[in-house]
Amino acid sequence: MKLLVVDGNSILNRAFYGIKPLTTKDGMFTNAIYGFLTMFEKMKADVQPDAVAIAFDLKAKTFRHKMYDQYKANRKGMPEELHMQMTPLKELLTDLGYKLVTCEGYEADDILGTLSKAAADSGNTCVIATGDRDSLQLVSDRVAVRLAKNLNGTMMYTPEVVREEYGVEPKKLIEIKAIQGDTSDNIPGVAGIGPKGATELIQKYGDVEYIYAHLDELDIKAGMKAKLEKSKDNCLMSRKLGEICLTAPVDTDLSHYAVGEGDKAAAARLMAKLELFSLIKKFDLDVTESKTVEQDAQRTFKVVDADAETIAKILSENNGLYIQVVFDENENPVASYISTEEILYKLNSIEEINAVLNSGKKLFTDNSKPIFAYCDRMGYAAEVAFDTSLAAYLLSPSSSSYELSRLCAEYSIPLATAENGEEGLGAIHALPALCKRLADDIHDIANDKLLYEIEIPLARVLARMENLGFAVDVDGIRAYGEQLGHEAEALQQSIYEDVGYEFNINSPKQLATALFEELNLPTRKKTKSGYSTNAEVLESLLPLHPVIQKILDYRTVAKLKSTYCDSLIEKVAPDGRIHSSFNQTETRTGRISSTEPNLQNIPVRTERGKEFRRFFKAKEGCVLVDADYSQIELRVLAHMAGDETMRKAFTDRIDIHTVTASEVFGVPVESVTPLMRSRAKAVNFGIVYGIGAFSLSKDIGVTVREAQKYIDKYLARFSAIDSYMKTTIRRAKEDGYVSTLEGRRRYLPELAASNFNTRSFGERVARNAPIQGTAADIIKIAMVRVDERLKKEGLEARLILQVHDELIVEAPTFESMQVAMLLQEEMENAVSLSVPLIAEASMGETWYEAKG
DNA sequence: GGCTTCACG
DNA sequence: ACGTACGTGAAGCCG
Repeated sequence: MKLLVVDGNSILNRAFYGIKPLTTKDGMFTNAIYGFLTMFEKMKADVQPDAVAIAFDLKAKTFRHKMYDQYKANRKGMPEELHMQMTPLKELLTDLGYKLVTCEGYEADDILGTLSKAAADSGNTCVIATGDRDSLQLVSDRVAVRLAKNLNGTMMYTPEVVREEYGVEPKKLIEIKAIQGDTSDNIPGVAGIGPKGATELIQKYGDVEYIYAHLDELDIKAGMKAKLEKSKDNCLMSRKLGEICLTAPVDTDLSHYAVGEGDKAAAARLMAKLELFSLIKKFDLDVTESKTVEQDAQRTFKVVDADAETIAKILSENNGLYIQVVFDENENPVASYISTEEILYKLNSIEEINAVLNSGKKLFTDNSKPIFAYCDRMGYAAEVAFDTSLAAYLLSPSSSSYELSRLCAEYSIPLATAENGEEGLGAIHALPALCKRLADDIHDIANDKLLYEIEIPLARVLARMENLGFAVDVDGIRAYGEQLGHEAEALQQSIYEDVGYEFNINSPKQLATALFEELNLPTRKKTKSGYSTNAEVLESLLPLHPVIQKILDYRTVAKLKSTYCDSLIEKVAPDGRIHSSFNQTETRTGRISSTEPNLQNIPVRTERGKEFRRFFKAKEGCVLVDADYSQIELRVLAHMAGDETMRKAFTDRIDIHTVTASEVFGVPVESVTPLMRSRAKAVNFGIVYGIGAFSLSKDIGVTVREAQKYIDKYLARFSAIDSYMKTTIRRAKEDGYVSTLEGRRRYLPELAASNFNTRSFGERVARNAPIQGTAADIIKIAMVRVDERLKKEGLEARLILQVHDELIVEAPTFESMQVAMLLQEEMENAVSLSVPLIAEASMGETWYEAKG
């Protein structure tokens, strides 16, 4: 029989400090719970135990004064963010069927010792899982320690491994520690002797008791002898302190720790409440068990297969329909459900579904975009009144999924059961309740306009853009790809010659070996798994070897070919167009994202990359009208911060980077040189991102001191920006979130973290999110209005792509002037700021020609 | 599936 | 003393 003993506090600590903050919507920290259970699952899989015991320290503090207790807790005890996770974690472990072990007056260590000894003594084996090296003294033939080094790395210590690493038997580790000491555990040891000396002494003489008993006779150098003599009391005390107790009064009957049934449903419910949905899967719990906080077994609903007659009745009796439509991979409907209080109607035929979708009823649904897309293709006028995924996204934009059943669990919507016993229908039946709840929450945070006037109408626009797609010249791409392929091959051969052997240039690891070992070039920086070979590193090596330029070129060419030729060609539909997917609930700032393929990162910065845009074209008889905002983020910043200098620059239509340079470098606008302007431009970017002197210096190639000077000068000259940023962070810390102009929120649990880096990250996000998010709000409004205007003016032109600050419309050539005007007008007037918004439109046959 | 690299705003 | 700008998606490597 094999017993797994987990050092609960130690693993929990590793989890807490190793995983970035994770919270529920209402601010409950869950990262330690998540990390603990993930690591726990991994250890169970590795160890395959027959029984499991999880040991925790009992915090038995009995200070008389509450004040002092608090003082201690804040100063030394675990941070509140961790402490609040203890109780739910223990509850989860119990619910999952595991035995927790605590013991008054004993530490978790002592429980590990006692249980591992009990296992060994009874002829069984034991694995101790911990993050703490103290337990290594317990290693024996029958006891192994699985040490967590970091989040994913662990090391199994057997007696051989301990001997290998420490040069002594596991039992002797206490002796070494008694001499060496351990400041973190307040074990003094012998002053002046470190790990090396301590190990030598123990290897030679066995233990401290023997050393002190024979100190005079032993062949030890005088200096060391004196040190030993002087710290004798400390050392003997350390010997006692370091020894783990093997006789804690806990149940040592191993059968007591067999994994029990627990209460899986309770575990699943608690995980759902903590919004840890991936754990539900990981622990193989039944999703249906998690779907409600109070499983409402009494309440039931009928499931009715709807026929034409029933549907006619539903349509005549309801103005709004709570509906889910299930689509196949070609985005055609295969089934649909309409939910009412007592009945869940099931629509199985396409005719029935069409009848409902073409009825003009207001739809309350869980995912509107595919419905809009289908209706657009069918020529139905769909009207969506509510979309749970969009509402939930606004309520919590950092979630990973907005799937219906998850939302029901997260928002504690009670689920009834189907009368016919059919599984998995509870969530769809609960759609009306969920909609009401989300609508209330949206109203509470004043996001009504965002949801009903921006996101839901935008879903229709995006659906149309997906349907339309972007026409491409496949043969052009293919030919360009072949050309790039030849270039890559030539570069590859030349690189092999320079290095002296053939290897995979695409493997950063093999490339590092070639550069830093074979060619002996200097290393610059490290990554988690070796030396970095990124473009920045390679550029610094350019003067040192001719192969570097070739590698850089190879990388560029290989990237262009694989990402933008080969895979793009695969994405061209039979209609000769590329239909990207636009995701509306993916980014934490409110931007949309584009996938399969991503059309928002088609190259533009280099000439060779930009060539690609020649293959994105307008269809016969059409042109592309492209309009982009000029410095929308800086204009948003100027407006939000109310900085007069910056506002004036925009109002007077003076180049903002030149004005910035003039302020930062203290010269008149006319005297700003191109270098000054380009540096000022970098400073402006940095301000939006939450600037740091180090990164700015790297970006523009000046010293950190110099960069800091620019930043200081900037914040002094644009003092309203300085105070705006400070106020934003202060308020974010109070509220727990930041908001955009339209009230879009982003929650920032990172700001409450005790870890400096994590907190700093939170502060940078607090500075950036309102700006990036407001710009996203603005272009979304513009998209909805452009779409409406095109329809209203009876134009054939249609939006086909958005790239964050840029809109692309495919327009019949004769409409192009009207469309360009309309685009610019709607983009510039989407919102009214205290600075002008500028959008510039241009047009052409291809994206290359249409852009600027 | 995580990591590295690199394309975009 | 800390590590080093915000937001994405995709390809390729490797354990």
